[in-house]
Amino acid sequence: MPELPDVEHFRLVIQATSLHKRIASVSIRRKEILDGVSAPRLKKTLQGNRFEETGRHAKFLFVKLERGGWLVLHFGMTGYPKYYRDEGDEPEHARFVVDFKNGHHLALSLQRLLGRVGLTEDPAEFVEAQGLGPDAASLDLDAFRDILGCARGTIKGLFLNQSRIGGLGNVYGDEVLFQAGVHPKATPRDLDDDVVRNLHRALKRVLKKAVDVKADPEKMPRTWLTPARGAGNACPRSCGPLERISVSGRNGWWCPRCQARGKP
DNA sequence: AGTACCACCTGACGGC
DNA sequence: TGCCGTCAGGTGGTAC
Repeated sequence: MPELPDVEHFRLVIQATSLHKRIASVSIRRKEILDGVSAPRLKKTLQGNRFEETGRHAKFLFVKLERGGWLVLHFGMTGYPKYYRDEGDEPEHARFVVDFKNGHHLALSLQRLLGRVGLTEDPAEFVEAQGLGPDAASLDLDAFRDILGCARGTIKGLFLNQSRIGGLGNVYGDEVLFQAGVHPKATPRDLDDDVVRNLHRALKRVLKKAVDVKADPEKMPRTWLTPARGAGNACPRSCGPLERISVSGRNGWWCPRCQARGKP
């Protein structure tokens, strides 16, 4: 699930539970998830250390270490962190577990092993090296307009491209397009400025609200597309059935009646 | 530069 | 019940 709102929620969870506690030990269950760091080096770096603060850019979560540097977490398609006290509460598919001296634990659950754990000296440096675009949640209208103005291809493809805008994925990309009434295959540079403004407003509104409800589809407004995704479901505006559409290699959901703006 | 397609993994689900 | 194909909200590489 993890797109920007999910990762922001995870950040707040870690912020609220895992800071300023001495790390006793670290368990790395599957080394495939390590990105650019060996298991011994990661363990050595974390043991005896403490988490001091959190940060996020797009779908990457950063946790600052007391002795310098940052832990980098990426959640892939199925990942989430869990903080717990009793060993029995360890999540299924825990691939990376931090044991604090107070006896509590922070685990990274990754069912499909598509997430990543690494280290960086500096998040800004990491973002640069990774080639990530600006964070979608802090993109102002002018920057958004510039990005759309020089983009080729489809608007949905642009939303999915992390090097242009960071943080949107398949679900929230669809949601923003739905709320702005824009066709997934619209050509960004051809959109009228009032449509671009609508898209930008929808982007900000969707991300803020999704973070507010902890990215839980059941708590999202009934007028949203996200809780209605799926075969046989109707458009939340009651205008007909939702349809599938493949853009940039991803299967999305949309309403052909509501999303006519920029239709190619 | 974009896009299509495959790959990486595991698990859930529907059809037969 | 069991097997099998398909699909899943992530990214990355390759070929075009």
